[in-house]
Amino acid sequence: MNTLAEENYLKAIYQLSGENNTGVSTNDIAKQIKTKASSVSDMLRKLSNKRLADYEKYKGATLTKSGKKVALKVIRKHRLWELFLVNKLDFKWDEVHEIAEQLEHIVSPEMVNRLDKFLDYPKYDPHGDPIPDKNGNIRVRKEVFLSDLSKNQIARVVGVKDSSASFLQYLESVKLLLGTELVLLNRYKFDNSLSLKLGAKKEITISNKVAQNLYVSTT
Amino acid sequence: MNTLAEENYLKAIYQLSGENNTGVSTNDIAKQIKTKASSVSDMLRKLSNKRLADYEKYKGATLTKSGKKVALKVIRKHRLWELFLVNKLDFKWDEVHEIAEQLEHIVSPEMVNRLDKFLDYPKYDPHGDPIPDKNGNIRVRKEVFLSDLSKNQIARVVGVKDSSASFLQYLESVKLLLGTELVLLNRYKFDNSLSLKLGAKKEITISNKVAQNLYVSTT
DNA sequence: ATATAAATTTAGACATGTCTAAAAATATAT
DNA sequence: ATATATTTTTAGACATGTCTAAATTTATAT
Ligand SMILES: [Mn+2]
Ligand SMILES: [Mn+2]
Ligand SMILES: [Mn+2]
Ligand SMILES: [Mn+2]
Repeated sequence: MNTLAEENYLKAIYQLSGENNTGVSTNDIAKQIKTKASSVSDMLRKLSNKRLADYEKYKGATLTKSGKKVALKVIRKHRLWELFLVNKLDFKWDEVHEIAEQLEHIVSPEMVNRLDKFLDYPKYDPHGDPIPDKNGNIRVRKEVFLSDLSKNQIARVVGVKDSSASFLQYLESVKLLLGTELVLLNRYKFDNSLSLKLGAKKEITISNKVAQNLYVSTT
Repeated sequence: MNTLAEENYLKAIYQLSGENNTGVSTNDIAKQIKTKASSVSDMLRKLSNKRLADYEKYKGATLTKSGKKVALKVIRKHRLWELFLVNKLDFKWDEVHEIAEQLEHIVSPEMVNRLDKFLDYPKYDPHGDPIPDKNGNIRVRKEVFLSDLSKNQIARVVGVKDSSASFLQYLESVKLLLGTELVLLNRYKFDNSLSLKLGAKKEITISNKVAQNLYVSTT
């Protein structure tokens, strides 16, 4: 079995390297986990010894097959629990991450699958992130950002890149939520801010930073 | 905040000393937690320093007010989660303890209260144990055991003392479940085994050890 | 190519919690 | 009252994971 710390490192590596499994640096992991680079070096040696990561000194790390499997299990649990908290316990989407950070380490494969069933085999978590299935298969989202749209293009918000509480609360307040249909009305050269039409009539202007953190699907 | 280990020790002390808060010995705690007496000594010193337990060397320990509060919070979570697992995820009552042993350490007072609401403010867990309310109030059960009944007395099963999987599975197989109405037909002098009538017609014989581990209410 | 900067690793310390073996205190028996 | 057994504590080791400071390697700039 893996310790809580190991699971957190594996998850961080997966989140930094994605499905293509590109190498990630010690420093990037340290930032992601909010720890020191020296701690990361120590842990990478351990993960390498346990064949959960491939690691050579000074050359970054990638997950092995079994490391990726562990990471995806943790992510599956995290996202299922977040959805449980939102759908069943009526939490808001900006309130669940820290709790899920704890729940993701509960060990009981049977419970996870029953939770999955209880939630009706959901495909996405409250932030639009795909939930890996019990075999660790995950739908990769083509990463189209709102900032990538061209003028007059129509799109629908399908996910957030930054899922910090402050960003989620901002989205809440301007009603730029998952599922929202929008049209890119204009892009202002000066600061790359964007004006949008939301739904039938609402018009808002958002910063480029906001647009860079929203995944959209262009149907 | 308290560590997972601290919470487990506080819970153990509470479970050994009960509501009257009698002193508990190092050895008893060690047995309860399945650890060594030397580890218990270490931890009792720590709990004492944190004012969670009163402890003098060689004289056993009791919980302080704040230690008891922590213990009851952990127990509340344990029992709510067990009920969730049984009522919502369709686990059987003999399958949930180990999972709840992990879930009881998740920190989020808001989540606990929402879980409580989601389960409709239940009073008892799947084993008949009372669930402390959000203020830490717990209904103490008068401890009447099936083995205490006299001949022809009528009673209803309301709880189990031993809630090991093997005992629960035995009860399942003889249909001696929570809520079962019964009459004590006979007590055999030889080994103190008991014959019972369950419900309208079923008759079974149980050992005294079984009877000593079943709480009943005599209405 | 060499100097400087940035990233990474190592060394050593610390915190938490566990264990075994030995010492000390308490309980029990004659 | 004294010997013996039991319980409890202490001492020292180990495992995990974190940190700071120093050393080393790699990247960047001139
Ligand atoms: Mn999250
Ligand atoms: Mn985590
Ligand atoms: Mn239990
Ligand atoms: Mn526990």
